[in-house]
Amino acid sequence: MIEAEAAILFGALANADRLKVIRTLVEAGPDGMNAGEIAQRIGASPSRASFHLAALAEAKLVIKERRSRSLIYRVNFPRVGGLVSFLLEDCCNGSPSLKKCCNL
Amino acid sequence: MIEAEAAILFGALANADRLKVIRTLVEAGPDGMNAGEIAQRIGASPSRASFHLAALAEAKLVIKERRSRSLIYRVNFPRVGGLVSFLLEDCCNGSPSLKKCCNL
DNA sequence: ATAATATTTCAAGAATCGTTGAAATGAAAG
DNA sequence: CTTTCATTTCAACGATTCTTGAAATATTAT
Repeated sequence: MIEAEAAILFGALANADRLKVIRTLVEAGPDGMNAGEIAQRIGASPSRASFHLAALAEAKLVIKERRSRSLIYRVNFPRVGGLVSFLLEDCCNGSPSLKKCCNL
Repeated sequence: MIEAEAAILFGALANADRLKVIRTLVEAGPDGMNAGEIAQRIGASPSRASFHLAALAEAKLVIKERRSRSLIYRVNFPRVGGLVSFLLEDCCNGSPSLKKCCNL
């Protein structure tokens, strides 16, 4: 991943509501969760949740799929993992000092 | 680390120039590098580099110290590591799926 | 076709961020 | 104490992001 792309992904994570969405979707597991329930869980209005979900989907950090009337969202683990790898390996050169700091 | 703080740190990384700074400082190692040389390495004007360095220092992702006329900067590995841990453990619940995606 | 449900889109305004070049600050040398 | 060097600060502007509530869209059921 190149810096410009990583910067966009970090920007997508630079919001507490969106981090709550990620956490909520990780807990929801592979079945995902629909937009309305996500909004309730993170304590946001439908339109605010939709705005944040769109930002995460645009960054491909979550995947969106329609199931009947609902739109369900799931975490895109390879994408999140790619960002972690960028930070650890590309940006920080695989630094052992850094890895020790996150117990890796 | 709480979500609000992590969001601020992700925001500090949400810029290609600032990611270049981090990479440059990791390569520079424990001795750090002064502001002028950082500016040259990342191809930014002194004032732009100063702006980005201030953002990183404000987030405590880098540490600033005066050495004679120069201000030298170093990466704050525990802080960067804390953010990686937040993402892997707190936000993503230590998900094994995610860890596989970044070869951990 | 009409109604009900789930979600997104839109407009408007506030807030924050990024860039530029000029001026100001801090530290050291002559 | 004046000059020089290194860096930051500032003002101004444009660009982007966030929030709110109302309106629009898509899907399903009657």
